[in-house]
This record gives sequence, C-alpha cells and structure tokens, in this order.
Amino acid sequence: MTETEERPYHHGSLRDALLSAAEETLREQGQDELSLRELARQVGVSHAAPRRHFRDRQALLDALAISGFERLGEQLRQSIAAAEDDFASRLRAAVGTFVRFATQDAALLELMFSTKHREGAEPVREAAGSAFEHLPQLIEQGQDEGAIAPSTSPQSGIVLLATVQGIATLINGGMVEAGMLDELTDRAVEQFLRGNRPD
Amino acid sequence: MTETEERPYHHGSLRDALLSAAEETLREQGQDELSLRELARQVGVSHAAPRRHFRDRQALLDALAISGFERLGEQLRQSIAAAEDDFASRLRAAVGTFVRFATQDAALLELMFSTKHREGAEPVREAAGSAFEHLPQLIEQGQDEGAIAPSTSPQSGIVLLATVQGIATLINGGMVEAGMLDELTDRAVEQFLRGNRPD
DNA sequence: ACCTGAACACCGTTCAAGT
DNA sequence: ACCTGAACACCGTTCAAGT
Repeated sequence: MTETEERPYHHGSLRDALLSAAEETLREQGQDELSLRELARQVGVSHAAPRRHFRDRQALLDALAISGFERLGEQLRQSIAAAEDDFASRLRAAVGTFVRFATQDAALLELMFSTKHREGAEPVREAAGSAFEHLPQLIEQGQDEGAIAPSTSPQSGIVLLATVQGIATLINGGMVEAGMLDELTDRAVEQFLRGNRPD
Repeated sequence: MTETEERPYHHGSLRDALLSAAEETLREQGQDELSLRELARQVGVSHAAPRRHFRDRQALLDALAISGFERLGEQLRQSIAAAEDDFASRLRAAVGTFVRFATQDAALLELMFSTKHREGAEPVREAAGSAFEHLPQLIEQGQDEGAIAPSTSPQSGIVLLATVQGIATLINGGMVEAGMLDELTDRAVEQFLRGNRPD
C-alpha cells in the first residue's frame, strides 16, 4: 500500500524507511520472510545500501526489537496514565496493554524476547528495561495502598510479567485457544493479587 | 564428536540421524544455523536425500519441536512419579523439571513455543497437549487434598504453565539474570498456592 | 557520507535419472 | 523405496568504485 509512491528517500531517511518496511513484513509474513535484499528492493535502493545503517541482518532484527520495546513502553505509560489512580486499576490497565500488544504483533513479541540477542545486544536489554521501568513503582504503590503485602518483592512483578508473556506465547503459538485470552489474563491478575495480599 | 565414525546409515535410519544431528546443532548453534544441506553433509548423504523424510525445512523444525515435547513429557512424568505423593511436592517437582528443561535447551524451547507452526502443524500442538496432559489431574489432586480451593479451574494450571514458560524465556533472552531462576520459580509456585488456597 | 554493481559462498527446493 | 547430481532462484556479506 505504501510501496511505489514518490520515493521520498534515496537520501534522507533510508534507515527509517527500512525499519518501517521491516516492521510491516515482520507483522504480515514473519521473521523468516524478512530479507535485507527484499527490503532494499521495496525501499528502492540497491541491496548493498542497507549496510550503511545495519551492519548485518541481526542488527536489523535488534533494531526492530528495540523499537518494539519503545513502542510497548510508550503504550504502557499511556495506559497507566489514563487509568484510575488506584493500584489495581493501573495494574489491570498495564497488563491488558501488554497482552494486547503481544497478541497483535506475535512475530514481533517473539523477536523481542528471543534468544538471539544474548551476547552483544546490550541495547535490546536496555530497551526492555526501559519499557518495564514503571513496574517497581507500581508494586510500591500497591504496597502503600495496602493492596498487596509490604513483603511483596519487586520480583513478584517479574513473575507477573513472565506470566503475561507466557500467556501471549501460548496463544500466539496456537497451544491455547485465542478466546481464552481475557479469562487467562484476568485470572493471572487475580492470582497475583490474592497470592500477595496482606496478612 | 559423533561425526565421521563408520556411517551406519546410508540406508537404515536417515530420518533419526538427521533429527539427532539437528538437535545437536540447534542446541549448540541455534535455529538460524540449522541448514538442511549442512545436516545432509554431516550425516553423509546428498543434499537432496533429506527430502524423502522432511518435505521442507519447516517439517524438520516441526519434528524437532514434537520430539522436544515428547522428551519434556517423559521428564515430567518421571519427576512426578519420583516425587513425594502429595500435591505440593509433585507440583514443585513438575515445575522444576520444566524450568530446567527450558533453560538447558533455550533454542529448543523457543522452537517448541514458536509462532511458526500456527497453521498446518496440528501434530506439534498434539504433542504439546500430551506433554502437559497430567496437569489437570494434578490440579484435581490438589483440590482433593484441600491444598487449593475447589473452585480452582484447570485454567489456573495453564496460567502457571505460562508463568514458567515466561520465566525461562526472560532468562534465556538475557532480560533477567540467570541466577534469579530458582527464586523466581519458587515465588511463582508460592504465589500460585497462595492465590488459589481454600477459604 | 551514501550508494552502486559485481562477485562469492551459501541456501532451499525441484526434478530427471540412477540403483 | 531411497538416493544422486544438476539446475534454479534466492540469500547475506564484502569490496572496489562511483557521486
């Protein structure tokens, strides 16, 4: 739909053009179908041009993961800000946002949490850290409100995060019916609240 | 280490030979490094020979995922059988087994729960179902023992499953330090038990 | 600085042909 | 039935050269 319009690149924003073409391909075709040469073709440059901006295919994938975390972080921030001020409302909003993001962009989720950027991809992990940076504060708020026990460690937040990621993965992989999404996430939140409630 | 011994194949067990070579490559090099041609070379047949047993690369990946689920299911069965008879012991044993499997074979875990076999890979999902088939019974046992509430639905089990998968994914992807593994899984189990306890 | 074109080594997949 | 060898179209990556 946005292929051969007027080519506003050729000099300006090759990097961005490649990235957004890649996002689209990732969403619609999956990671295996993502080819540097094909992207170059779509964007209208030679196959060697992307090299200036991404040293290799993995660098492109890393960049996609990073922009994914940035987008997710932004959405989390917004949904928390838009929710009621109490802990439970904010938590539910954040979890809902994450799970929606994760199931709407399955291939991207997979890429973001992939094994690939294990070594040498510090930036990806930093981006992941930033996306979830408000989580500890949220836990604190819950403790201050008395919604969860003061003994609740920040690691309980990580466990909840893992749960949501896992639910999305099970659904994206087809191991669990998509219709169960809401029920499972609701249950996960309830379990978290009950499992960490005071006294 | 098992490359060029005496080649006991050439007729017999090409399929098995390819599969086990693939498992090794997957574990040591990752999915991207997995090439049909290279496997054929390792096993000592022409590059077109694998075609007889795997119609394409995806079929090989599916077969790897299936054998992964079979192995995981077997390990789960054994660890449950070897544990004390009470619900909590069995649950902890099963969760520990899953998490160990998942972190020792990161690339395989990723493949097993991947988006790839979404359409047309019924066998993979069946294998996944078999691997976790004892989970509902385990939940029932917990209810019978009064360890968890009678209202606990089987879906709580899925949530726990998702949690463990998620923890492994976070660690395998380097987003969480590997040293936190035990702490996180313990916390996940405790939260599950507290979140579903009776009364 | 940014891009091109040719070149290299490697894929997955297909197909006629061999045993 | 099972495997081979050649062929096709496609990669990622590199590098000298152009503007």
